[in-house]
Amino acid sequence: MRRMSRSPTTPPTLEDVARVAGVSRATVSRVINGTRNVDRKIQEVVRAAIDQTGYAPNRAARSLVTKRAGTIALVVSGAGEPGDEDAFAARVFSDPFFGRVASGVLGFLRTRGVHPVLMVADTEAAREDVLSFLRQGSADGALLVSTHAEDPLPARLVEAELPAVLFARPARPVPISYVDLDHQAGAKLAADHLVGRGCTQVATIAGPLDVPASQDRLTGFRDAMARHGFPYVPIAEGGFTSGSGEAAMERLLAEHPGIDGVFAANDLMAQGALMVLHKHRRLVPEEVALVGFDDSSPALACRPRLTTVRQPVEDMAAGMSRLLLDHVEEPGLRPRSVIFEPALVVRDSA
Amino acid sequence: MRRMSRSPTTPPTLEDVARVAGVSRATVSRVINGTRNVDRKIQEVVRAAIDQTGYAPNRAARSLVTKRAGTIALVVSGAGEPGDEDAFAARVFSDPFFGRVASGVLGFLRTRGVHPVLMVADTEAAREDVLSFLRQGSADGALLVSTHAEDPLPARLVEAELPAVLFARPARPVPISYVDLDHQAGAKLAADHLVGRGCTQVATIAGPLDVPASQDRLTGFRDAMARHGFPYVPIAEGGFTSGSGEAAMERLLAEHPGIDGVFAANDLMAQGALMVLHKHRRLVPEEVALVGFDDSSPALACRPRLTTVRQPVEDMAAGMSRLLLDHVEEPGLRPRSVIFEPALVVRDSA
DNA sequence: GTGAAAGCGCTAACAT
DNA sequence: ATGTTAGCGCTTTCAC
Repeated sequence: MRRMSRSPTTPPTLEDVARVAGVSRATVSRVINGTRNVDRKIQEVVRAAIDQTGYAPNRAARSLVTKRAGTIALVVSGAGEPGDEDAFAARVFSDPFFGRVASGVLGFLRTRGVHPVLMVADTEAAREDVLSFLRQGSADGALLVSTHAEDPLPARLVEAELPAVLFARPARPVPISYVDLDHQAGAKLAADHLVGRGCTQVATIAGPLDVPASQDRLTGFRDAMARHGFPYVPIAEGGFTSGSGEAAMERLLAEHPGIDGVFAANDLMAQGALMVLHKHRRLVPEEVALVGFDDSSPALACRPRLTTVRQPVEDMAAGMSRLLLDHVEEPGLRPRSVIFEPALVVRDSA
Repeated sequence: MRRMSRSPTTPPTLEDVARVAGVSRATVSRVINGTRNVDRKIQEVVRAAIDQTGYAPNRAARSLVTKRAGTIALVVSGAGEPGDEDAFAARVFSDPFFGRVASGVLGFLRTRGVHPVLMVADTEAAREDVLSFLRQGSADGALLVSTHAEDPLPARLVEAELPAVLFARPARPVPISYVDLDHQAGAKLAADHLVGRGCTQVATIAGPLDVPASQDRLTGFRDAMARHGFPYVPIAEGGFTSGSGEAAMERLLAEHPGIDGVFAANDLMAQGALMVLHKHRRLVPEEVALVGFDDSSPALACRPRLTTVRQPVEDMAAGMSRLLLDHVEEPGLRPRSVIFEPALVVRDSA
């Protein structure tokens, strides 16, 4: 009987391939997984049979026995605004920073045949979903990019003994692996540059102060300025968005009209600040020098292009992924952290 | 013997729950899946047992029998630049447009307990990976956002009879479902608005002309302008990036210094155009009116804020997801298309 | 309404 | 070097 290539047929299984090749299932399994030695001749026969049948191993069946899903969860967690369930996702996915994280994660994972499942944990229900997704074995571990300090997810992950790695040091101490940047060093780079070009009235637009990264950038900046002989640095707090950067810059200008240098804790806020500066007819960098943080796409889209502190987000994301796969392979592994170094990228705004 | 709650233990299975509850596996399965009638009393006992054991159903085992993965692939396909494997991912993930797609997809999928696996198909190997991921049953179908015209993936998906839905009409006809926007209507909105405010020398910055959406926006714009009595519309082609928008605006200004209105085929290019206009000291909207397309985040971040044609990307992404789940549930379903309507959002740039 | 039992497709001992 | 076989944890007839 001729087998039609048109479908309603069930897909071929190992059994089918074995029959066609005239060997046992085990042998076929071996050539597919490259485990053990299999005779050259036989390997060829099996491969031919695989091509002929169009066989593709069933993942569920494989996972069932190997206890590996071959996927990990890429979780963005934060506080969803009650009422508008999707606002959080919308905001985070439109942030170029997250795009870089995703890109770095994918770039590394694709070399290991692992795939990321995108999840948003902005409500208690969503957090439960993440946890159960992992407990079900749907993913072998979680990569967590947390956007707010009180996030309970890291602790829950640890408690459930699920492999997980964070993008940044958690706000409250939790025995969990993470990658991070030396934010203080980055802020120092900005301070040195601003002072180096002669600024004497320098202010800063800080990120949300409940986030450790914001804290560190602020502390690092203040310390460095103090060492340069400037004990007082005016600050305005923003929320890492362009709009909040605008508002912060307005406040700064109103209270300290003589400002000649600004360090914004990320590029998005710097972008906002730039527009306000322009509106007030302050020439950048001639009258006010501006340094951003991150070196994300807005830094290049701005005019003048932003001088900024580069955060190697893609590398960090790749490192985070590698760390996670280590934890997946070796469940006992102790928490580990990897800190990356920032670099100053001098462009036109300072 | 006391069972320690500390782990190296294997996770509880249906069997364990059944034993604790004093019923059969089948019954536990029934209360979990809400299938069939199960006695009230027994339901309670079972639920208690589930809580007590901390049971979570194993997805691989379930998938093996239901033949459903409970995940779908969200694939971004395009041409990767040879040499820099990750550049494509970096570019697409930093595009706010993609963020909106992801957000819309997630928003819908979370209501159905389905999770998206993020994939990039920028090389032949990556395309094969997508195909085999689906054939393996790792995902039940694919959502495809294609960024270039010659993408072979849609046809391959159809050929393999894998459930798939595209974000936009494919460049060459393929019997596949998709959602799309009425781009021509959107372009007409822009033309009408520009003419309505008195512009008489209007040009357009088009998207890459091998992409159907770009073609449609251009055609729609020209047609509408022609109907308003303007048979000739200067055009400059861009690549949907801010930088390409700048370059296009420069060319337009050089060749047609008298321009008083511009329609950019997306907001990113409009943003670039705005900076060039500003550099050339052309007041927007007083001297040159500018209309963008998409209504994505740059539209609000610009100064002046962009008047633009809104594309309901999140709704479209949700619609695409719904369509896919339909196809997954009913394999025989014929290809279907859903076209969304654009709307003009008037802000400050025109 | 509930239980018993037969697989789903695969890998990994264990035999040979 | 290859084959045999016993499950992995679940859903789903089929009896009762």
